[in-house]
Amino acid sequence: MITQIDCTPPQAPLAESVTLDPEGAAELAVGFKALADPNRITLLTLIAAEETGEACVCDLTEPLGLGQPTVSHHLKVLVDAGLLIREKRGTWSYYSVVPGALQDLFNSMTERTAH
Amino acid sequence: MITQIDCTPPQAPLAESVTLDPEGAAELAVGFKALADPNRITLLTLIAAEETGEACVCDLTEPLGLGQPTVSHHLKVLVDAGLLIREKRGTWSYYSVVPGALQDLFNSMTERTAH
DNA sequence: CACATGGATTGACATGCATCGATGTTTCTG
DNA sequence: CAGAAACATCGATGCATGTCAATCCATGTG
Repeated sequence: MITQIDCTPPQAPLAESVTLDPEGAAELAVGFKALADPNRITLLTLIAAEETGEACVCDLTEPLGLGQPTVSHHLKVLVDAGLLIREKRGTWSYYSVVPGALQDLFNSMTERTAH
Repeated sequence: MITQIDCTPPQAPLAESVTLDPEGAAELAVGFKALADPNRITLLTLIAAEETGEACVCDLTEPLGLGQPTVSHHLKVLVDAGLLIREKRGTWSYYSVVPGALQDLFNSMTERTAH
């Protein structure tokens, strides 16, 4: 078995191409689209406020005033965006915030608009 | 003339209320909704990349491959979100990035998720 | 004044999305 | 094994949104 980890990007991106990069823009838009909903923002703050750092769906439906399927849907959007991770233990699904995900997203955007 | 500047908030918000604040969450969502589109992200980067710091609509339609009304619409969304300002000089409308707007948005979100 | 140009607005259309009720799936318990 | 509980998924529905063509408005120019 050969374990090969390539840490160097295959090609250094040109600084010019940052301003007009459809792929990168689309990728950023996916992240911001996940944040473009008041209930999902509240979900992130609720989970982050937990002492254990995680919360199950049943803890989140009541403070949001939404049905369980809707909350489950929003959580899936946040997971797909890489902002949350889901860990299933027994009957419950525990959601927790991915440590640097938000900062990475914000930094990528700030990089593009700086200069 | 009496110039009165009140720097103290009328009421110190409770730290608890940050986790479940529908108004604040909605306000943040408006900002992120403006960023939840690849073309609007590209618009921000294009304007930020201008040496003069501003650009008119006619400069932006071609690199985006969109019609003038569509670009005008996206720019309005960004202006309404407080991320851009419009200054009309003669026949042209010049758009420029509001200096600290992005950082303020990101900081407000980071504040809420940093328990 | 007549015309051209840059841009905003309107209306129409298609797509996307938030929400809910109903149902399926998994896991625990008696 | 039967039932309950927690959660995910599906289908439907109503509303929001991205896009364009057409039009209107403002400004500069002959």
